[in-house]
Amino acid sequence: MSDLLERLRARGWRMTSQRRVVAEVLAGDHVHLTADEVHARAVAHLPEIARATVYNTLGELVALGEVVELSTDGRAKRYDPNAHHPHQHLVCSNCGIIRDVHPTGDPLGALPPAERFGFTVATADVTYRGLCPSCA
Amino acid sequence: MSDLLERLRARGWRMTSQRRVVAEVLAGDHVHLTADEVHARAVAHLPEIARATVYNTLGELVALGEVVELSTDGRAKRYDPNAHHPHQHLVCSNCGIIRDVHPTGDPLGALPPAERFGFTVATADVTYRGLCPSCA
DNA sequence: TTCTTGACTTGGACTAGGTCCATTGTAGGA
DNA sequence: TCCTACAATGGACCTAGTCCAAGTCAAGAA
Repeated sequence: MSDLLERLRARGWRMTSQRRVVAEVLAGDHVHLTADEVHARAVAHLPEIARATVYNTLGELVALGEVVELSTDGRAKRYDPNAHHPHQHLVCSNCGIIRDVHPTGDPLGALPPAERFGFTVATADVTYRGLCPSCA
Repeated sequence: MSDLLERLRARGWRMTSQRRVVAEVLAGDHVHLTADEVHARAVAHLPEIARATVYNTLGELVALGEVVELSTDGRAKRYDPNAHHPHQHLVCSNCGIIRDVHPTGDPLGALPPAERFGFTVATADVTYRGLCPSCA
């Protein structure tokens, strides 16, 4: 994660303790926290950090392409730090747990020109849904 | 759409003017209205219909599998009446317009067993994103 | 046709998730 | 060390959605 801090500094990001804590909370694989969860964990390290700061910082990380925003359930958005390794998501319809997955082939290729309606198609987000082993 | 009303009646749905209006508002292809938009259109036909009734009715239609719920942008959920013809969605990243599209192949097949983590995978929702002709 | 009843609707309060903004604080260059 | 532009704060505000007690009415029974 320190390479993330490096990249951010290199892009002229002003480094504050708040931003550092948010970036550190968002570390690891299969991490898909809501903004509120990020805030709760950040508070454990920096008690006075404000909710608005967490929202601002997450928004900036998304804009910089360092974090991917997910809305798998229509409720709180989730933030996925695994932005530099293209992947899709597998979600349990019952408990909501999320795994990063890697389908074969390029989902974009499955959309023929005639089905593009003149759009310039850039990405394809795939959400697989089913029951996880604990819920099955 | 009258066949929808028939199906609902056959399932023991009590037919009220409110439910009829909501079902009628949700007719046609490439229809992806928010609950608020459905309410606004329903009010034009039945001025006293309550917001809660629209939410209830949409929830029931989704539970019955007659309508599909989408959350393409993390904001308001959208309701797609085209539930009996499997399809995916193409969304403009700029203006948010949504088209129903039909990719080739089965997206579920692209997820190998080793990438399923023991899940019983049931569906794959694909959202293609890009710029529509007007926004490009 | 009228009666009955339980399912449906209403509207207003409430909640979750998120945004806005004026004020205060501070990182980092001179 | 000082300055200043950028960042953080916290509380008000907003949007989407849920809940619930009271009232209404569709449709089967008589």
